[in-house]
Amino acid sequence: MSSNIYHVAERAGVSASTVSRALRGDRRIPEATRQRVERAASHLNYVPRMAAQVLAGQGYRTLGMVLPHIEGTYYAELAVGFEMRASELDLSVVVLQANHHAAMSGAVRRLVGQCDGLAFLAKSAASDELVAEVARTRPTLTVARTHMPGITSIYAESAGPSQQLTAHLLELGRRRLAFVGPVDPGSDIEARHRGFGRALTAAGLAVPEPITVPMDEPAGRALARQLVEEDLPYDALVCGNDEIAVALVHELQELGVAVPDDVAVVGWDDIRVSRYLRPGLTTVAQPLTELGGLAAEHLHQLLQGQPVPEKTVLDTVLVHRQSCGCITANHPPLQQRSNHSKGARTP
Amino acid sequence: MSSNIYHVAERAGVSASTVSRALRGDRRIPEATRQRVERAASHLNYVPRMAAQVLAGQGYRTLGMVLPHIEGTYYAELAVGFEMRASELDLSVVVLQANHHAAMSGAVRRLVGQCDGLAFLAKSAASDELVAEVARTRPTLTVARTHMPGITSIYAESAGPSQQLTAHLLELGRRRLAFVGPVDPGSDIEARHRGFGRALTAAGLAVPEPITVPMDEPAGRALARQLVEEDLPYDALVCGNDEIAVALVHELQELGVAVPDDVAVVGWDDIRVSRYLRPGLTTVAQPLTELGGLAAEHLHQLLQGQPVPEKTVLDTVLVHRQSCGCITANHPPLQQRSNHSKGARTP
DNA sequence: CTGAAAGCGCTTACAG
DNA sequence: CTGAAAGCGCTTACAG
Repeated sequence: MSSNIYHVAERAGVSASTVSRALRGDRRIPEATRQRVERAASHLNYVPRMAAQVLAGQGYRTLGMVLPHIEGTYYAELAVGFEMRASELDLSVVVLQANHHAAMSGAVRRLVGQCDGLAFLAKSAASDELVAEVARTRPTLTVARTHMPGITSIYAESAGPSQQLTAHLLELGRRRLAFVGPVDPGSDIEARHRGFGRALTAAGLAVPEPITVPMDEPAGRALARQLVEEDLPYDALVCGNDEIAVALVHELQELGVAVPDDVAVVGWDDIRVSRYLRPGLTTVAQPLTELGGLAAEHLHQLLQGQPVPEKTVLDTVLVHRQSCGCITANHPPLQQRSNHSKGARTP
Repeated sequence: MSSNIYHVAERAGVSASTVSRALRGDRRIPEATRQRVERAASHLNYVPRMAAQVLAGQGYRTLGMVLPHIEGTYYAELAVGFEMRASELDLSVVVLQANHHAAMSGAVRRLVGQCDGLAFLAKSAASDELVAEVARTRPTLTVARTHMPGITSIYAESAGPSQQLTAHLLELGRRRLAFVGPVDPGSDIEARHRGFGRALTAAGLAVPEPITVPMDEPAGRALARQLVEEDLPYDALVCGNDEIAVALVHELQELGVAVPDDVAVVGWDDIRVSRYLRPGLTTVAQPLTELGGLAAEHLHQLLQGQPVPEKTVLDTVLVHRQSCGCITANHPPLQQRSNHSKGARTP
């Protein structure tokens, strides 16, 4: 097997205590001794076993991150932000993808035994009950997930920007609007639908039933075909995310429908495809990296026994491109940021 | 503090040994006892500390995954495949994003002390020396990274498909070709450039200097502007990845250049944008999820002491869309798969 | 079927 | 400045 602290101690001619102190940068160890120990350690390829350190009272210095089966950039960006900040704080990250997971609670429990604190990112297979159970054992928070009373959460606003975006479409003269996405109670999508409804109500219009389809590419293409068959009963579609919005636009175009002239389409998330689509997709950008980073940060604080706000709500940014009809129609965009996102430089 | 095995033992009226056995499913424990123990455990919210289990000889049952700062879907897909397979094999995954990391070797060393085996995905900040050092301590392999003698590696072929793709452009009548990407020695990109060169040589053409720019969106847009200024000296561009290819195409179009008529562009990776671009980007799809999954699988085998092949090379798939000029020009695609990818259903 | 005891590899008061 | 020793929370031969 590989070497342990006693091997290093022997080779350096000191005790294990001294090796431990030297390697952890204890100021009491003189430079010469420290160097001797370090040479011995490196010669033996010695790496302290984290398990032993943990057991000796160091804590795992590790954060758990539970997220849905990652696909597309959305979860990846959250995860990136989380890991980067954790890494800066000298914390490791254990990941667990929680969908497709028959034995969810077993897997999460295992994760709990392996870290000091956990973040549940977005709506994953982990149920509210499971999250609550974990929260009883360890510092726990949710990110981009519905707030649960008593559990720290971090997310971006949904209802407000959605209302704003819908009002924007109304201002542009659209009247037959529909919301696309599964409006599950307590979800982000429900909040976006709520904003959508508020805008319509404020304009004196009835709120139609949402088109509840899964928010992915196949569903988007299928919906496009269905709408064309039905002779395009809407002049604006507010989608729950960009993934379905881009598929919808692309397929509508294949079928000869003009976007935004025949129908405007807007999404949510500002995924990368959205700015390559023609017309560019008008959408709402969430500060995903920041959400992830903040999660790591707050967990770190909780680990130190410092308090954090129970709810942290970040702002989103409306990204105006052409699919809402606003730029072609020569309406002023609601905000300055048009067609810019993370280094994009479309003129 | 949270409860430990002795608390559970006390509450269930048995010894710690029995608790341990019951919870691990030891067949010698009668059902009634097992249930009593389980009730006590769940009542106390007991979760075994992994650190203690590891120290008692169980191994970490955890894999380390080192990857470059994830961005876009490429690394995400590798990571997803890895985590999913690991999870199926009942292994946890600790992630470390290795770029941007001043203290690379420290971070990796820490990771080593925290898992049983490691995978280095793609070219990350971890140097070959660091990988070799780790390999001396733990089962280690590289994925989508240049093969290092003596170290298990898994990757998809590069030179062959690149040569094929380049030959395809030549067959379509293109004569002024260029390769776009940083041709670092030992990298995948170098291999792709090699295939590019072979095709040209086989056609009796000279191999031009590669256009060595970073393979990202800003570089792609900048290159487009530069090429237009130079009056478009090429009629086909073979790009090192899709990220720069899509930016290049999009920006060229903004500047009034027709793709593929004025210039054909092909990429590598089949990222999601590629099939939404108009014209769709002809590219090479790597089996990323499979690469990641195989990595977890092989690591698992190595952990069990079973041998795995030192090199595993997976096939890629040429994805023919319109940016190469092949479909518009009514040439038969090299392979059947055209415009299909992971559930895409463009007619 | 079950328990007492040793041992995994560290860290850290404690004593010098 | 340094070492001997206890202890962290488990698992598992060993003995019954």
